[in-house]
Amino acid sequence: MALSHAIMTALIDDDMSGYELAKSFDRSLGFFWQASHQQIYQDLRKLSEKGWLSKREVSQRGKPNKISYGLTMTGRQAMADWVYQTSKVQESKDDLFVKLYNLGEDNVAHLMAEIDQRRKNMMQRLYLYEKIRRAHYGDPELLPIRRQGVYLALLGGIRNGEQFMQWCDEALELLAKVESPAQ
Amino acid sequence: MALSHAIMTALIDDDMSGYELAKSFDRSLGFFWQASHQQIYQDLRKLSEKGWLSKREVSQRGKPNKISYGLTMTGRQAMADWVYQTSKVQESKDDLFVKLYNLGEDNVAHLMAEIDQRRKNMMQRLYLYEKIRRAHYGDPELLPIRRQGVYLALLGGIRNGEQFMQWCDEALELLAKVESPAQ
DNA sequence: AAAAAATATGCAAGGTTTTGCATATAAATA
DNA sequence: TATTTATATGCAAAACCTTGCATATTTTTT
Repeated sequence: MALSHAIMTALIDDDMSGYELAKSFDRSLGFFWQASHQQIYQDLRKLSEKGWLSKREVSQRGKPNKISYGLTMTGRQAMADWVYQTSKVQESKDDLFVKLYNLGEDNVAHLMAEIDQRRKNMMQRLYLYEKIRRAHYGDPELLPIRRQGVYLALLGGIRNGEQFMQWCDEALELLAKVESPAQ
Repeated sequence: MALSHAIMTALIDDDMSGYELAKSFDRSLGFFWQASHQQIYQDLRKLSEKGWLSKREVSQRGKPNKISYGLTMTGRQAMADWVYQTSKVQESKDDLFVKLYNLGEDNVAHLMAEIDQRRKNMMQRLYLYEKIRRAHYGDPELLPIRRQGVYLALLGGIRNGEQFMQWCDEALELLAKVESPAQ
């Protein structure tokens, strides 16, 4: 159910087509909820059948026509209700940690490389987060309330990213000793 | 596919039944990969059909018989191969952050309560992590290599938890100002 | 003594997600 | 000019996960 809510959240301010949603999920909200275009298109159909979204075909020049979706009153109400439902505690799922349970002399180099790659990816992500923060969330207390919520999500991403990079460093340090032990 | 690998990882040292696996997933490995008993039983069947696990019925006194599963040579090889496969980057999915995008005057109190609850849950989790750490991972460099991997996963959980609690505090602080603005 | 919890496994149905394919136009690049 | 990239949507099958039910025994609690 939660992808539906992420989609509807993305439509709070602006109507969007499935294609536009899929792209916007690569930025902003997609930092906290990811989905492929197939998932999005399927969900959009279900949500408009349910009456939570309205659709409207938009003619375009030089591009294929698109179908733009927007929240209905029912949809907005459903979102308002959803926020009050206590969501079950988050399960984290990460291959990397399961792989670490399989650490051995043979694969330590590979795991170090994988951690290093994750670190690089996270650094890029953090760079993007900080750019967004500087551009739009300089003084969070002055923002309208909903934007403050978005800011807190962004801050969560930033804090989490910083922590992950620190962990990568600690892990690489320990694994380096494992790989070539100093006598 | 990754649940299979988590299950097989749990079976590296000891054979286990589905029931025992489900319980051990509530501790240790389950911190990084969660699964219900139905999922586990279904996966165990598939994995033994594939030849990655062997099964053996164990008679017990005072309890129903159990079916104990263990890694086959093929299974161990499949795991060794899997560690070398670069896993795709982790997608985070968290309702709470999506909900924050819907922050408003009406639901700020509820969201604060939800964050507070998450903070409490995480504190308990951290307490457990630290207990395990003190009991089994006092001096990580002296551990056998595979245990060092497990330690790093645990450390990841600890660092992540500490960071999350800090974020909760920051979030609650900002939201408190939103709820009752000081003039 | 009765009820609940722990041990132990599983089916069936439904829902969600992934993977692979398919289509079509226009702009940009090689 | 031919290929690739971007725009735009979707079907179908398979894989995976969740929910609800079902069973059976023993130990613990009320």
